[in-house]
Amino acid sequence: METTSSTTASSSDFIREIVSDDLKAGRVQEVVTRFPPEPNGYLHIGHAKSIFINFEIAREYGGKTNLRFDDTNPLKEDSEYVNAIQEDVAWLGFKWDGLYFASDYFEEMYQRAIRLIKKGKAYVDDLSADQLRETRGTLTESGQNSPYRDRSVEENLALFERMRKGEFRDGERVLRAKIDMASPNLNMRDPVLYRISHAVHHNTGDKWCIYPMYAFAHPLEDAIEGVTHSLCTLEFKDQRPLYDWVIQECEMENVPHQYEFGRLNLSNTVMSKRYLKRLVDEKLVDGWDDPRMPTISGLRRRGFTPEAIRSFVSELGITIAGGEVDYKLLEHHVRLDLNVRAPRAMAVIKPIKVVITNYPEDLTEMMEMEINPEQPELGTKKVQFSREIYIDRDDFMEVPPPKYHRLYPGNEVRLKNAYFVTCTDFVKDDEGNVVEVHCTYDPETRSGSGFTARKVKGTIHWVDAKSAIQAEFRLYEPLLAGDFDEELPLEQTINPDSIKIEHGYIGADLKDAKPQEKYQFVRHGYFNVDPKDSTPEKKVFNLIVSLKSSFKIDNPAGK
RNA sequence: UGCCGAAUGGUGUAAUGGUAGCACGACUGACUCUGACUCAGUUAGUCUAGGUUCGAGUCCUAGUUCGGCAGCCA
Repeated sequence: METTSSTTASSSDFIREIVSDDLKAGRVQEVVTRFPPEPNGYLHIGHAKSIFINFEIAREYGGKTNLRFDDTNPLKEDSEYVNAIQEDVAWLGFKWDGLYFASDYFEEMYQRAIRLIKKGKAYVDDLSADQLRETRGTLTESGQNSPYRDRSVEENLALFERMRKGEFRDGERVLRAKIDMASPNLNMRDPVLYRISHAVHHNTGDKWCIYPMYAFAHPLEDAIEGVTHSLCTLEFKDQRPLYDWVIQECEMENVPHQYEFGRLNLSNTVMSKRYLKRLVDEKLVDGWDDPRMPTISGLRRRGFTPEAIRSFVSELGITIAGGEVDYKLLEHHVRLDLNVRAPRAMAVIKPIKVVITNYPEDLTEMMEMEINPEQPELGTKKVQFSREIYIDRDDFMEVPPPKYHRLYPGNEVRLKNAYFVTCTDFVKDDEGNVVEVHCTYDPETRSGSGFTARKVKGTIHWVDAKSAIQAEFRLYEPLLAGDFDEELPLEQTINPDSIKIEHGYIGADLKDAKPQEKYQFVRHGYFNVDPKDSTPEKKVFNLIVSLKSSFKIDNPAGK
């Protein structure tokens, strides 16, 4: 959305200032950014912020953005994820200039590593992973040099080549940078550059058995692609000196610079890929795109729009201070978008039958309903009305609380787009549940007739019983049960009420509703036709977000 | 407690030495054939202590609190 973007562009932040200065000073001719996901899981709402920042900033300054898969760890990666990630980025509305894989640069990276060895800046280490950890030192003590640190260049070269040829088992040797074991920055204590892993890579197959580590690979990837501003999240801050070291010592032609911003934390939401993957693997959710998941695919299936997600992350701004954004802000942006776009419809989620006793038994009428009051030019549609209808259980009470404007014995309400009805009676079953409500209607009050002699406090929605279509409604609450505790057994971390399924009715006007179509069910909320489970015969609607309500039934006027 | 970083209403974010503003939330009220939307209003903030300055959220010093870093993960 152009308007959204240009509005946001006016507000500056430290990254836009840097980019703008670099351009002005001629340090870069064209800004090039990248979004570098590892294909080891699905993208989530947190990634949306990163995607937005990288693509949007480049766009604002007339630059380019690459989508690059940071696939340097074959053990965790899979082409299922590379496909899903592309779909999600595209769905969010971003077009990448280049589509790259870190694995395409393996040979170049290998050559750069050799250059490092020849300069005496890297060495092959025989220490085991445990020994390496033990000699790294701690936060307060410096580490010790490896006994293999001073091998000759020739020996290192030979050993590194043998690593590549597969002469060693996993973990037997690593290539390390020779920097400073006493550095207060742990990342500079001779970090591992290459490890041995006899694993099949989704892209390179079994061509390689040594794989570069992130700290070595990432700066090289950026430099190779001509990235100018490498924007990442704060947890990489401590890697920056190493990033610059790699660029310099590998003598890269292009010199990219890394800048870090605070990642998105959403209240009541866990975004760790590890946790999300466990939920998927242990089948506690219906896949990565379960509508309760904070994944892009989950949000899509739930019914969120890319526009809403973009305007949400855009409003967040780019800062270094980290905080936690209220989920309500995301909901606000969804409502804002859907209010304008979603056609209105009437649906009854928890039905109770209403008989209009003085309405002719053989009569049906077609009532007019506005498609969307925010877009009057869309006009109206016809909805059927007759003697028996369904209304929602919440709209009738035998004993109304204060300020209750809906149906109760003796009260008159408006049936939206139809008539005024007055409750005359109701029927209970053996257990005391109200199963049927009786009303009378006033023919003079027909919607659109201009009747003004009487006013009524409440308007309720309904669905004609004769023509109603059964439908399933999936009502969602936060996935997480209370405060997240990683120690807890997985099942206990999720809210048992995170999904509630209700069987109710939609009107015949929705009989052709298609997957991913979004509707506002009047007085309920916004719903999406589920793309997986909805069928032409049995429609399934996902609650995207409910409408706001200033009526609190639990907290009546007295306070 | 070694290094790095951050602290502005309940939440997010602006103010680049000169009137602390915006958005969300919450609460009032108006409007309403959606208790929605919209509109009007209320609420509430510069972590602490010193210092520099005519003037400090902003600069300096010290402290406090919070976050990140000890994968052959990214």
